[in-house]
Amino acid sequence: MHPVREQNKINKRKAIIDAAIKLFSRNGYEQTSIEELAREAGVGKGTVYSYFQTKKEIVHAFCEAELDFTRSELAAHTNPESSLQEQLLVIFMAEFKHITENRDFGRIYLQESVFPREHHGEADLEMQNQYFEILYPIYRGAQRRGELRSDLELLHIAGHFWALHLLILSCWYNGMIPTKEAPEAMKTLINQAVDGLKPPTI
Amino acid sequence: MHPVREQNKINKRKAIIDAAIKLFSRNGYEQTSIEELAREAGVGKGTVYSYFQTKKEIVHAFCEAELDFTRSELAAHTNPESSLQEQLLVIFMAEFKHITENRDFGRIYLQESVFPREHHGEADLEMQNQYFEILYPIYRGAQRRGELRSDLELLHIAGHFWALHLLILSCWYNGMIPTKEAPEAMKTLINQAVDGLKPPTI
DNA sequence: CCATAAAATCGACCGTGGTCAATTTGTTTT
DNA sequence: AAAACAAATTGACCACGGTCGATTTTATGG
Repeated sequence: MHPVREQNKINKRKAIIDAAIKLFSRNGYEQTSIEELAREAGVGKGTVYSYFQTKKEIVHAFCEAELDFTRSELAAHTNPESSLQEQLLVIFMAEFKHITENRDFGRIYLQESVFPREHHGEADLEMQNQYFEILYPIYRGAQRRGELRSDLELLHIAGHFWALHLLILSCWYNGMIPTKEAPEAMKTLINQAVDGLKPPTI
Repeated sequence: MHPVREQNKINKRKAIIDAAIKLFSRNGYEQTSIEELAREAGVGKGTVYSYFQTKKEIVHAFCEAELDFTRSELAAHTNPESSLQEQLLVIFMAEFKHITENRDFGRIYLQESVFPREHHGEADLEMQNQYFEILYPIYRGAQRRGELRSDLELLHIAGHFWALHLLILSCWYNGMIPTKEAPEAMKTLINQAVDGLKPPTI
């Protein structure tokens, strides 16, 4: 094998991401140049671009990692006996908090992952699925308890709730929902989705 | 008044947008420089930036105009007696077609309007509301016919369906839904939202 | 241990998005 | 009509994102 190289690559990649977090956090995304970033990471400018295709991709990389981590962390630790609404609220609001506390990072991450320039490889699709699958146990549990219909595909259920989560984020970015009202809004939307928009059949 | 100036401003703005449509369509967004664009529009580079803050904003401007037009056009001409599902499908799919036929424009427009850098002024919020309000008559009609609950706020209903529309677009941009399957997917989601995700109460 | 190939690194370089002080054009005042 | 003012226009200029060929570092084979 090529153990030295492999290790170097991993270290450098981490060094770049660490430098990015540090500088982007301190001075902002736009205000930090790649040269500055490279210097902080102790590599040349060109090297940065051999690890990441674009400046945005750097943000994307560590946001994805961090969100993936907290999400699976939460999904695993959420009380599986509480109601679907509660469980989803915990997870989506944690994610909401993460994103909104770093407005710039969050924006770039969302822009790139929701409406990407190109769906790069199969790796990206894999990522998306994995993203959804973390929540599957929660939905399955809700189906078992009779909170959700069992005749629906998990993918469609997951998509539906994820869409509502996106909506909240979009409203926040557009200044239509202040931070503290987000949980209430999310709750309303979840209930709407669960209960249905048509009048109850008596 | 200042009639000459006013008129000049309107003309120049239009000239810039026309040049943008022409060049962006022919050569692509990234491949067209502002200098080129300015030359085509018959103005100086700096002038472009006195009409638009950024390059993206030019795309945003004509996308918004075009989408607004087709949307209100459709909303007005849709058969108000057909089912909610049909009416929404016509409108959302027209919008979907517009966006997906111009992948680049659509992407930039969506990125900027769904997750904007800053919610600029009140004008922007006004725009958003107007955007929703075009669909209000359709939702009110559905409420009257008993297809939608009347105890829900129109804003929440509109948001809910708009979220699903966004989801379809995101899936398309991520290569998860090919163009021809979009209507079917949208239909499924609309029905899910209307019927509700919980099991029917017997 | 040296020779050779392959991979990784680098920073000078390029094109472009965006800025700004100087200039032109249009409007108002005397 | 001329002077004084304000708004609009301009292109030289700057900083930065991204590229690429030259250079260094690591792995392999004899």
